[in-house]
Amino acid sequence: MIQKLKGTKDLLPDQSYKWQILEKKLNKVLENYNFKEIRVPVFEYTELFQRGVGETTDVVQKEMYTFEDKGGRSITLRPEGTAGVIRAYIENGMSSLPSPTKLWYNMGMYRYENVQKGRLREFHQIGAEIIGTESYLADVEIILLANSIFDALNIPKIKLNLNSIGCPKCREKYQKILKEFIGKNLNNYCDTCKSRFEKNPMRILDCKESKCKELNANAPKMIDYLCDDCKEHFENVKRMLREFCIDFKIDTNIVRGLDYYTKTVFEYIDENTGLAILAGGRYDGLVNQLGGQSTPAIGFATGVERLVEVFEQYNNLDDKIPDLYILSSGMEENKKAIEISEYLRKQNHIVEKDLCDRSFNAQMKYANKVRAKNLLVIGENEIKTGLAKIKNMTTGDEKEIKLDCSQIHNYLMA
RNA sequence: GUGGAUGUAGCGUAGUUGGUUAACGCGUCAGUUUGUGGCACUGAAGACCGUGGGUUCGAGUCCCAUCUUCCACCCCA
Repeated sequence: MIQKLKGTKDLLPDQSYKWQILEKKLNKVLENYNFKEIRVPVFEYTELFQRGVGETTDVVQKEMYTFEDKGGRSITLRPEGTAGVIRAYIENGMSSLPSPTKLWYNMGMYRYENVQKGRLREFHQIGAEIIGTESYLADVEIILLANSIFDALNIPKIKLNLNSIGCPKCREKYQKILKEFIGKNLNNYCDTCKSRFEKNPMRILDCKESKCKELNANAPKMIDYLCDDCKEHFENVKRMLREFCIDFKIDTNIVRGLDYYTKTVFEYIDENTGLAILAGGRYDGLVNQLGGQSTPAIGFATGVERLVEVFEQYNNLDDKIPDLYILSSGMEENKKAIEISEYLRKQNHIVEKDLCDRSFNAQMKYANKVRAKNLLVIGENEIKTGLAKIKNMTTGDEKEIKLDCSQIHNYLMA
């Protein structure tokens, strides 16, 4: 027996139908906001993620599925969606499309990390990106879109946390001030924090060590050091969200683990699990970073596995069941069964029939197990007379009906 | 990468201080029932006891390693 790899999952029929319901609803919302789907390769040059996601991030440093292909290229399975989407945007000259360009995707992601609650090595993200506008209106739109998704899924208890991490300019200033603050007590911080001091001091604010937390309590906050431009942008976002009664909380601890983020960042947290279900932010520098013309953008991604779990908590999700099972035995009878089932399927009915040449009784039992709503029996007599009985499997009521495709269709519609 | 728990048919479990052909329930298939399902009854298939070593006359049971699953740290969706 060859088992599946760690952190992967088989999605079986008793679960996959839930995904289909969710995906349908999301597709509809995305369509209403006029986002268009994009699909990009599972693997890319490793360099794309190193440059896009950021050399110092955990995702790049220790979580990527990276290997050399037979042509000696270093390739990596995408750990997130945005880098590939932006690569495609640049490579295909999509900047000449009407701007802003609004894209969505639903793709598998791959991260080599240890498995635990809400975390897999292969997982799926549905994401949305607005490329080509720096206006706060895009930030508002992307948050409204996220909210609409939770509305469409009937998920009430979800918290929006918001922050601004500024642009490279104000961040540089802030980091100087932050380093001064931390530097005073650097010896008292934990070892990982010490190692982060030079490379990425903002991450020190994220540390969970209690002594570091204490030291950080009075640390200067990024949000207080935004430049005028970033500040105004953030104020506008907040003001417009309030206008539309969108609940949010400012969480100055949101830093985000991917380097490309700028200005607005946000996370939607599920209250029950404490997990981030949907998260994103602005990334005004990424297009340029990846070799395109400087183009501002913003987006989010939601983890489908996590989202489905919350979705089914608030909704009764039932799989589809057959409208009709056609029971038959004998060559002529089977032929009739095929004829009728093919017709009805083209009329959009879910129809099952015998595929095993099973006994009458076995077919009955099967029809019952697959929870067919109706049962049509075709035997010798029915072929002779052209009349058959159709039975409602829930009530047990039987009705005589002509062995005629359109008559049966009408019966099922009624 | 670190730490803890786990692993017996598809699923859920039993398996006594190591002792012959590993048991049960659900599910699957067939039959009782070529003309009406759910219920009931009968029967069948299905497990080299996660994998590989070791101890022993003998291992599902003890030891080691490894993998899986679950959880925590880190980080993230």
